Amino acid sequence: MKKRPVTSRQVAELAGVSQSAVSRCFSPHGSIAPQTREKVLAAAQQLGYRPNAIARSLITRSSRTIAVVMTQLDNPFYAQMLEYAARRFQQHGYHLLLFMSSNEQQTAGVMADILQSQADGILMLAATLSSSLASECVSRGIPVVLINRTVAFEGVSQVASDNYRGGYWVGEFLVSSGYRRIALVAGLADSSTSSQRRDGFMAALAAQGVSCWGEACGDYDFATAQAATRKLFEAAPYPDAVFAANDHMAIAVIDTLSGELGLRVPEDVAVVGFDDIPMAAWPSYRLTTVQQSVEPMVDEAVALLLAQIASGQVAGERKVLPVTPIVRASAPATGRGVASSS
Amino acid sequence: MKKRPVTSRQVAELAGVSQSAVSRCFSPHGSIAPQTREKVLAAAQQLGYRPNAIARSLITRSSRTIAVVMTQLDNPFYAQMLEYAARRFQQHGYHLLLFMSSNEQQTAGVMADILQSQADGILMLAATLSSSLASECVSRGIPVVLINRTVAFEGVSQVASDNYRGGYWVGEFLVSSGYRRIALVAGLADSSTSSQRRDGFMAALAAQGVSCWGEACGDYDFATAQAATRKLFEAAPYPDAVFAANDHMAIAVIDTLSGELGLRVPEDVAVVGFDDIPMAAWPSYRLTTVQQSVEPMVDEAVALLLAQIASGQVAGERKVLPVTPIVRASAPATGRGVASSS
DNA sequence: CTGTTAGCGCCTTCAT
DNA sequence: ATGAAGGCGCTAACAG
Repeated sequence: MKKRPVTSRQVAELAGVSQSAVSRCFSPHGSIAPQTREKVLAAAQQLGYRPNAIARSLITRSSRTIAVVMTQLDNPFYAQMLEYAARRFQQHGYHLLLFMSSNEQQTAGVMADILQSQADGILMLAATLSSSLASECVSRGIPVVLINRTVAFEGVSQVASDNYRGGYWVGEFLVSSGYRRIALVAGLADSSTSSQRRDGFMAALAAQGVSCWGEACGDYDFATAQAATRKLFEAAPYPDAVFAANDHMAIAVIDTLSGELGLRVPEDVAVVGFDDIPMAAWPSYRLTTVQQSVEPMVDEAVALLLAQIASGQVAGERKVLPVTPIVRASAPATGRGVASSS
Repeated sequence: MKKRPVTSRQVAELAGVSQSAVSRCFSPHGSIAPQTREKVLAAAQQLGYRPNAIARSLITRSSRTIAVVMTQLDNPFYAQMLEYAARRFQQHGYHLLLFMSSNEQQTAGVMADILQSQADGILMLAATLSSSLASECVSRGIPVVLINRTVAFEGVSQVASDNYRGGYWVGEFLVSSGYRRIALVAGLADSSTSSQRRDGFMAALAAQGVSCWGEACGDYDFATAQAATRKLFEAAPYPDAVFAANDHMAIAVIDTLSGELGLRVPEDVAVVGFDDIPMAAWPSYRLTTVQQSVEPMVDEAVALLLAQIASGQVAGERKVLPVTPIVRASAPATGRGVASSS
């Protein structure tokens, strides 16, 4: 049988003090005589007392909880973010309430739960938020930070990498390395990251007078990216380089190329990704990619959230973090030698 | 400024009913006239009312929250488990509070937070729990389920695969495939999974009169497993087969072998893992492994937790799920032909 | 420094 | 079916 937990009142009784003295013992700024404190702690210890955080939240109006909304945990990039965010928030005395949502519609349902949960803030990891939902959070004074997604609503904060510049670098790099039949495996159609990376990439190609050889959508999903690869390599002449909008898909591309289609990377096809997940550095892949750093992004998001919680003001700030190109073997700098085309 | 949320009392006032009528509207079994219901819902809608789950928890003594303790999210096997568990619990109206803990000492601190959080249950994913902490949870009537870890305390439930049999199969398979210099990269020294897999493996070798060629500890960690591999291949004669106690490490082994040491898998060295993470099937690895299925394990854990929560009784059940050998190219069935040694 | 007094927002008997 | 009243366990003024 579930027994009733020990309450501060019982501790007070045993210690021979008032209930509020007990409360003060467990509050950060409670002023209490060392002597009393001892008595109370002894009694608490003896009874196995633990303050009830729920009751505390009710009155302080702060659950010390952050709701995290995610769409995929199979992408190591976001698994990494979640782990790091959890540890960071733990250090600040906050805990994460995890919500998985597959699509924007599910997100609406999830948001209802979040609002009821009295989370002090909301962190969205690559999850799309409708502007109406965003505005509802803001009007309730709940700070929201999106990582790697944008929303058409002032008032929610956003942290992202410089995706455009990253995409631009990839396009420039591939062309200047001599590739001319360059294809793109895009991410989720409605994601800001994918469209920004794509825009930058296309701009770079255009600037050098090269047009995109082919494009398919991989939805940031492994299996979909495999299908996209098959489609791009359906008929000759094949692409000689592929830019996948993230590493997760780039690896799907490499595996499909080498495992199914009998093509070698980089000899037959160069592959470039985006993110620089740990796997990208592994000997099997040695993926050329654009690094966006997990920790600074999360640090930024944590700071934004905590600042807004502390001030009680929600403010929509946007942070764009620089990216770093990483050249590895999957798309070597020399390529096939810069063909003096044009 | 953070405005005060709308309360049921305000809704009641606007709807012209009592506060308890509003409450009943949002309770599953509240008996209320359809008419009144309409009025209340309209008022609630108009004000943007959301029931406060914290206040509800305080009185119902149920937070509809499950605390999850994890040690690593970089192992895709556990990332997968977390995602699936989150979705399952969401379906049942429960949410996950995530706690990361690196070691047993940190777990003690984390447990204090969990106890205060009033979580209705605790799910430990590959996290070690001391028996004193376990007993404290049980004595408070909080059900605990460990996945892939054991604890010397009756009363907490445990879900695991048949690790011994899995390890046994690996040993038997490698020997009967003709390998004779078989090495082991073990997992965390104090984990039940690692010792059970090791025991089964060793028993199989012994049963066939083969002794283990070498052993090193990889701690279920990628970098540590790489170091273990270097150590095992320090001096000739090299092992001709390696059993890594999970896939995460098996991949580290393969990458170290092929990327650093210039050895081919499986031509020079066969590698076998454990788990069957999605990556194991990828063309770059084609890992022979022992499959333990994420979903049945989580389903079992969810069922155990919910049943105990519903009944108010904590009970220590142990579930052992069968494993399935998966033979792929990293350790082919034929090996080098069964050498008729002995 | 300590105890007393009010609630936080909601659920739940208990009458009506 | 509905309303009134009494807490859930705790914090936060306030007096002393």
